[in-house]
Amino acid sequence: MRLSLDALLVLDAIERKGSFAAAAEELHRVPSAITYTVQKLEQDLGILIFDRSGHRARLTEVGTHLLKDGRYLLDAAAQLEDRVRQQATGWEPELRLAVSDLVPFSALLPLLAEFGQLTCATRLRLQREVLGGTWDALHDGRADLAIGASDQPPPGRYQRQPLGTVPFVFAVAPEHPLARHTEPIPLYVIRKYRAVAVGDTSRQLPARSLSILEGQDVLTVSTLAEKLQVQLAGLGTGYLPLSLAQPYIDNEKLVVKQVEDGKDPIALFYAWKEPQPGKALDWFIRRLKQAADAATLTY
Amino acid sequence: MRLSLDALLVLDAIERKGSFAAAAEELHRVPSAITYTVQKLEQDLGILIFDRSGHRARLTEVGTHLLKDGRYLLDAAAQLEDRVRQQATGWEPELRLAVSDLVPFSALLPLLAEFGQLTCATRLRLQREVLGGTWDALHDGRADLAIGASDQPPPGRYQRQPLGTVPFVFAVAPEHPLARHTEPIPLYVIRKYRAVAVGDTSRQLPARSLSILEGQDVLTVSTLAEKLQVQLAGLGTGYLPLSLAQPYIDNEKLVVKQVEDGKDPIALFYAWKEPQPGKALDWFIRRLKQAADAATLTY
DNA sequence: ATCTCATGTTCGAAAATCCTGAAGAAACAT
DNA sequence: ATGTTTCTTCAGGATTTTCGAACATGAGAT
Repeated sequence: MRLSLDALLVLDAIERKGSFAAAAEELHRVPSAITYTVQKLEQDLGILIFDRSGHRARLTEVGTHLLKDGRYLLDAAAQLEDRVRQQATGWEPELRLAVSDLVPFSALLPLLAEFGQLTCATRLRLQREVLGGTWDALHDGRADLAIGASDQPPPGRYQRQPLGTVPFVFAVAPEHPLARHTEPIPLYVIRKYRAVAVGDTSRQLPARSLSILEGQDVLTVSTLAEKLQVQLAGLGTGYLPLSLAQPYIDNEKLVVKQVEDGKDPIALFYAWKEPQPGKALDWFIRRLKQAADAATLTY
Repeated sequence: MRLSLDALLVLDAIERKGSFAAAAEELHRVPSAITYTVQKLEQDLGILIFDRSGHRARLTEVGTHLLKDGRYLLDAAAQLEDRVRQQATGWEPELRLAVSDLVPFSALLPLLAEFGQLTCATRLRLQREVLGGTWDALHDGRADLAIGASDQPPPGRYQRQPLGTVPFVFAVAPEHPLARHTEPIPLYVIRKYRAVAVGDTSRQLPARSLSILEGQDVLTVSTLAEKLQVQLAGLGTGYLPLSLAQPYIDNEKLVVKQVEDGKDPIALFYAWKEPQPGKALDWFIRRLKQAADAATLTY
C-alpha cells in the first residue's frame, strides 16, 4: 500500500487552499513538511503530482485524477470512522428496512427525513417487499425492521406493533364489463372475470395471496404498481389500496364498485426480531409508535 | 483522519491468517509491531477492535464491521494506485464511449470482453446515444470516442473512420393499413399515416432527424427500442434497423414493405477528437479498424 | 497435574519516519 | 531592480514505529 490517507489529505488541502504554504497553515504544519509529504507520495507512486516548472506548483494531469478519486477515498474513510465510532455508542452501522408496498412511499418520507436530521452515521437500506415478503425478510435476516407487515406473523419470536389500516376499493377500468354491473356485485359474477393478484416476494416462508376467489382466472404480477397498470388497462379486476387508486378514480380511469362481502381494511404492523434494539432501530420503533398513535399512517 | 490504510491492511491480514503472529509473518514484521498498530488504531478510534478475554484475540462486533467496510477502502485504494500508475505510462484513467443505439449491444460485447482481458486499469464508461447524440457527446467533452456516429460530422476537428453500414427496412405492424398496400408504396401514401421518429439526444448541436417526410404526423420517441415498441403496437410506421426488426419479422409481428425511394443503408463511423490518443483510446481505434476491415460490424 | 506449545503483551533500545526552522533559489509583480 | 511570494533543501531533533527479548496466559497433550 503506497498510498496513504494522510498524504491525500495534504493534497486535498493544497488544492483547496491554492498553495503549499496555505495548506501548511491549515494543517498546522510547516511548509517544508508539506513538501516532504508530497515528494514522498510522488516517490512511492512513481509519478509526478505537481508541475513545478512555474512559480507556484500546479497539479499535473495525473495529480488531478489522483486527487479527484482520492477525495472519494477520504470521504469514505471519514464516513467509516463515523459509523465505527457511533456503533460503539450503540448506533448500528446499518439498519435495513423491509417496507411493504402497501405503505405509500410518501408516508415514509417524513420518517426518513427526520432520521436524516439526526446526527448519526447509521446507513439506511430500504427494500420494498410484497405482502409476506416483509416477514420473510425479517425471518432470514435480510432486514432488521419490517414496516407494513401483515396480520399473520410466521412462527418465531418477533416483536410486533400495530401501524394502521389500509382501506381497499374494488376497482375496474371504465371499459370493463363489471363497470356497468349493478351493485353490490355478487361474488359469483366477479369470479367470471380475470383477477389480478400480486405475487408474494416470500422466498422461504409459505407464500400467501390476497383474497383470490377459488377457481378464478388469475393474472399474477409482482408489484402493486404493476397490478394497478393491469387494472387500468382493463385486463383484470381486483382490490387496490384507496391511496393508490384515488388519483385514477378522480381521473375516471378507474371505477369503484361495491362488492358483496367487500374487503375490510387491512391492518398493518411493524415488527422486528432483535430483543435489544440498537439506537437506530429503537428510534424507528418509537417514531412509528408515535405515528401510529397519531393515526398519521392511516391511508 | 484517525484511520490509516496501513492499519486496515494489518487488520485484514490478521483476519485472513487467523492470528497476530501469522499476520506478522505475512507482513514481514514482528508480532509486537502488530500489537502496536492495532492498539494505536483502537486508541485513535476510541474503540475495541479485538476481544482479548480468550487465549487468542477475536474480532469484536465493531471490529468486524470496521474490517468489512475497511476492505472496500483498501480495494478502492489499490485500484486508484493502479490507475494512477498506469496513467503515467499512457493509459487513461477513464475512457468514455458514446455508442449510437444503431449499434447493437451484442456487436459491442466482444470488444468490451477483449478490453477487459488487457492488464490495464482503465475504467470504461458507456453511454448510449441517439443519432447525432454521439457527435454531441464528443463535441462537448462528455465522451472520448463515438461509436456508430453518422455521416455528418459537426464543424470542428475530429478524426473519423468508417465502421460499417446498417441496412434498414420499412416495417409496419400486420394490423396496420399499410401492411396490405401494394408495393412499392408511394411516398404520398406513407405521408398519410403517422410516422415514428427517434428524437435526437443532441443538446448543443443542431438536432437532426431521420428522413421524416414533411408535413407528416410524427410521433417522436427517445430511443430505438421505444420506436420499435410503438411500431409493434401499430401506432406508427417507419424504418427500423434490420437487425433490430428481424426477430419480429420472423415472428410475424412486423411486416416489411417495399417503399418508393427506399432508404439506403446508413454508413456508420467511429470518431474521436483527441489528436494524441492515450493507450486505451488507441487500442479501441485499432480494434475498431480491424473489425471494420473484417466487416464484422456490418449488420 | 504438569508440561509443552503457541499466542499476544510489555518494555527498553534502535531505527525509521516525520516535522521543524533557517537558508536559499526561482518566478512573478511593481 | 526590488520586494514578495512560493517552493525546496538540509541538518537537527522530535515522534513514531519497529525490533528482540522477556513475560504472561490459555489450550492441548502426556
